[in-house]
Amino acid sequence: MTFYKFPKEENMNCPVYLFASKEIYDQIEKTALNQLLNSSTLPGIEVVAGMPDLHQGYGLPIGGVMAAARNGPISPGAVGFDINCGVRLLKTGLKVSDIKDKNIVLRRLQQAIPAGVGEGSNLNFSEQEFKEILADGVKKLIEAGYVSRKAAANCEDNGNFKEADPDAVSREALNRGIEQLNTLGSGNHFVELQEVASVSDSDDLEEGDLMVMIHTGSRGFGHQVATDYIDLAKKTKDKYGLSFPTNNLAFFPWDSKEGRDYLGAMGAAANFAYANRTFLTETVRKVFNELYPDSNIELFYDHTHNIAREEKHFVNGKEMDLLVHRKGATRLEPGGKALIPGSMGTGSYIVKSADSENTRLSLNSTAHGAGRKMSRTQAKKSISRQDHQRSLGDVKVVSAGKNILDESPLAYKDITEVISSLQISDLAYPVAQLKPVLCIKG
DNA sequence: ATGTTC
Repeated sequence: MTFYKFPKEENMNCPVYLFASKEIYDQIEKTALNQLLNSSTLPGIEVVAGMPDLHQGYGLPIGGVMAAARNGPISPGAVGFDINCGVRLLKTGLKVSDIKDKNIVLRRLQQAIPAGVGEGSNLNFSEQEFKEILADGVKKLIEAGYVSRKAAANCEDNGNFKEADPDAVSREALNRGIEQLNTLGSGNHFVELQEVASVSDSDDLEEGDLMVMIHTGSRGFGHQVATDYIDLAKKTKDKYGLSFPTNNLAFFPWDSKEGRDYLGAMGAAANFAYANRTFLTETVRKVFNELYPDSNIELFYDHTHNIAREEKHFVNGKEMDLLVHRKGATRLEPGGKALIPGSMGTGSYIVKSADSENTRLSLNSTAHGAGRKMSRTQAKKSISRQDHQRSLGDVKVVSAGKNILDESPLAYKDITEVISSLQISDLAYPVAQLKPVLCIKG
């Protein structure tokens, strides 16, 4: 078994664990590791862990888990800008062999899904209704008749983050968000058709099944919430007599008014993202129903990888109430399953949790994807269009963005090495592998 | 990630 432990030193509040193979560890930038170690110096932090897809982020690295004791820090920067960025997998009721013309599916999906930076929605909501969606997420979509009751099942939090408080959200965030439900966004966000390539231990999936994976989050809405509260945290620093190791890890006391407000606004963004992925599912359903009347779109699973939430865990034998920040890390309870998307053109995985000392040390967390190997700037500079095309193989990709070299598979770590890292560090193991068929990038 | 240097 391989994992790395960085013992608690005097400026740290806890040891830091990094769950990675040596091959993966050697690819992790020093800056990302330093960010992870740095997060353990915040007062009141009890647990810090890194996943094998660790890379540099804002404050807390992507792939980072940071948990605070009661009235310890709640840090908007540690959750990040894309609150409740997450991934969902849909069953289609079809086999890949049922798809006669991939280009038609690709074109119809591309027409139906608003994608790209600043792209607006084709749906309209009154402000009252939008705020109800922020308060109750998918529950509201069901009550309003937009989706069936089944939309909440297999969705983390049942698509309804309980602590959401739309009144803690700024006017600016409301204005940006109200036009962005049912949109994909940009960057690493995608809708991908996938084939179940192999199944070892996953009920109700068979080789050859056609699946749809959706990766997106809370768009400009979550971004604005994050911006607002990072600014507020810098301003309220003196009020609570705090000092930050870096401004990017600015935080509130969890039990302060501002801390509770952030959790409420973050929850509203979480519900926005659950609703966004749910609406996109309906858009995908519509396209499939038109092209393939026999199709039957069902939610297989949906979960977030950017969020903070209250959880109970044992730390050094003592049960504690913790505020667990996960950025680019997925909660995975023993016995549960998680989706781990690769980069475009490579495979994705469904993993099952191990039940081990390390799953406990990680606070039941797992990787969220392949993780970048290089920065976006570096990718655009060093990856040639030719090498990028070659790396895609025969996967059809269309993109809203002009230059997607920063999203090339070549810019990401090898997903198979990330998965094997999870295995050898005893966090999780793969139960199914999914291969891309075609991909709509944001 | 992001009305991508508000």
